[in-house]
Amino acid sequence: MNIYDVSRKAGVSIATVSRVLNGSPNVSDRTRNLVLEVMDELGYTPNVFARGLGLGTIQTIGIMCSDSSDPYLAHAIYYLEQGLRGHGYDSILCCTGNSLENKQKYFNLLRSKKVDALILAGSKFIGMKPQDNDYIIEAAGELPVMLVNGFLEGRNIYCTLCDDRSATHEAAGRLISSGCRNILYLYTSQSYSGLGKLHGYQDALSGCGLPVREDYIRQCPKDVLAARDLLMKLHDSGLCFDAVMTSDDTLAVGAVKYAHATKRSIPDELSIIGYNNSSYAVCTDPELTSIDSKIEALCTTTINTLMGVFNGSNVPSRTTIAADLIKRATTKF
Amino acid sequence: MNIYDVSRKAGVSIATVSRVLNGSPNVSDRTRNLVLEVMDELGYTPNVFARGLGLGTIQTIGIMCSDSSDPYLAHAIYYLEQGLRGHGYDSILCCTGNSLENKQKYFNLLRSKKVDALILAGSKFIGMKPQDNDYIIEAAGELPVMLVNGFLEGRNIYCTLCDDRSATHEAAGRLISSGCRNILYLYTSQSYSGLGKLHGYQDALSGCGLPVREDYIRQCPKDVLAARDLLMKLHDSGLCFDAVMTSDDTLAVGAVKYAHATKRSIPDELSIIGYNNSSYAVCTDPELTSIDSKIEALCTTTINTLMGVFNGSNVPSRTTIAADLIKRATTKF
DNA sequence: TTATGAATTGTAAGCACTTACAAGTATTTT
DNA sequence: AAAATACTTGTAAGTGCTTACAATTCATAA
Repeated sequence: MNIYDVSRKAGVSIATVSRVLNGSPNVSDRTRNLVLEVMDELGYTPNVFARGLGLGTIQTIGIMCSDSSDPYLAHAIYYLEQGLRGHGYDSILCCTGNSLENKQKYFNLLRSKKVDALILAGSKFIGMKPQDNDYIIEAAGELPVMLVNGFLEGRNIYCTLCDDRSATHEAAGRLISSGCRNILYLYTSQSYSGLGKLHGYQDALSGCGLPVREDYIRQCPKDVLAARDLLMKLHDSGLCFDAVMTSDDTLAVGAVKYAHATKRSIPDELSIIGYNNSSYAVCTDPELTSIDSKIEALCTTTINTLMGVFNGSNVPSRTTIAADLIKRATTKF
Repeated sequence: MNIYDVSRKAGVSIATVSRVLNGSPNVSDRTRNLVLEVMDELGYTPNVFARGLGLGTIQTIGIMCSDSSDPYLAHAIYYLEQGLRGHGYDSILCCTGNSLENKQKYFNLLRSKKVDALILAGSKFIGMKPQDNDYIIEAAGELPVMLVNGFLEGRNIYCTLCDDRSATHEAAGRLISSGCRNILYLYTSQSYSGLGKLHGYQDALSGCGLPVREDYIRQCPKDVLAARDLLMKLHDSGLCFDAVMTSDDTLAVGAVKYAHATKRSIPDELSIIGYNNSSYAVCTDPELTSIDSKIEALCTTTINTLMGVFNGSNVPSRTTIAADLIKRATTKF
């Protein structure tokens, strides 16, 4: 079943069939309808490969992420996939882990599949060492590269970012206003967005004349129990803190567990603020105050920008979206 | 840059280049190496579309799931994607929601992309009404269909299942042995695996001579707060229960919150068992006893079976994997 | 050395589509 | 009614690869 079958049955040439397939205006309504009918009757579907060969590309976008099972990225993938499909694009997903080698390998793979653009989801995608990002710059030489919650400057690179820095700035400010003086900051990784969050926290402290102490800023694996244990250790070591801010809800859940274990009351003795406003936020008692990083908005904006790029609109290479502070019960405000 | 460039530079015919591309044995080592070198020098990557046109297919598998942001499915997708890639296959992901219309539409889309097989992830994929599954039977007429944690009989349909029934049977039995007599069962949906879980629970009760009471079996949206609220309502209505089993950890977290809200102690006054042993399980205090449904094993088995189908091995159309009861702190045993 | 078969390589015909260009038809203008 | 123009349609040449079959080369046995 191919284009010839349709053309034969409709009594037209394959060129005409191809034209209606591609929505060309150079077909009379009569023939168009005729061909459409025949296609329907025959249940004809054009062969993607032949189409791709002829057109040099097919409507698909490559999505790369470090780990699709991470809740944050899982949501991103969901919104991206749905959004792209809404615009008539398919997506190919590649999970790279954090290995640079994989990233390059999968980039080549996607390139060989002639994807029309690359979407890199998650701040983990941008390495801290500039040379780790060379492959992205290189990729951008061939096709548009969209970063979801990551930042990198370069031609043909478009970033959609959450204003993490303002968000943690505001959140920390609220903690301070509500009486907290020793705010611990826990983060999972040194990504671009991770740094932004940290800076916001630091901004707030120095803005209020509080000292920014290195031992109040701690890295921790993205794991509930690891966070709890780290806090227990800090507690035992005599460090005083009356609030914990985290770069991820996972760590904040660990903080709640720490408070339970040490019988510190939340929020009276310990305030806690998470990040991402994920489904973890309502799992704890009391429920987590958390910063909503607007993943859905990030994804839809990314896709809109991409569509803009495709049809030659003048789109900004960088869009920032404001985060929301979702107040629940682990803070006094 | 195409196969002609390579053939010209290597001084061989395009057929020879194609042969080394496809690992044909009918090439002398000398020429093979020569061609390989030239390819490398030129940075040549074969055109997927031309390849697909010639071969009629390309190494890709269609994955369908209802919602890739669901943690359980997100993990499934991760393991499937990684596993397939390990066997040299790409995947195309389609999230269908629960609309039958979407399922059919996306099936057609995947078919038009000439995928080599279809993997349907999640028990939600199998409708309770037989006619809702017709499209799967139809799909299986054209290509192998793999069900991950779903069951449907039919030619060319292969199921990998978790033995949910035995798992809940054992778990409920443990609860009974530990003194529970009024075990509530909360489930999210009436899927095949959902029914299996429920039956295991019922098996255990009747096996121990306990009555199976309809009002102890409740459906609840997959949502922490909805579960908590349902339990509060049941509590207020005077229903007595000393244990809660759920078809998903989400609901079990809600049960923990219910216990906190009503100051019932866990596990002394209330035992709780979740399902899936997800990351939620360690979020609560105390941590959830949960049934591990072995999603990774399910996925790798699915892929191994599929590879078996591809190379004509005699593979079972149904594989069952035993679940694990992970004991934590919400049960007395 | 020559015949024989095996191993290697090349030629050319697909695969199913797109599209530039040519050709044909309908419509408008003069 | 003829000429000019616009609209439709068809022809045929790509697009880059695979592979059956033919041709060539090579190694082995007679």
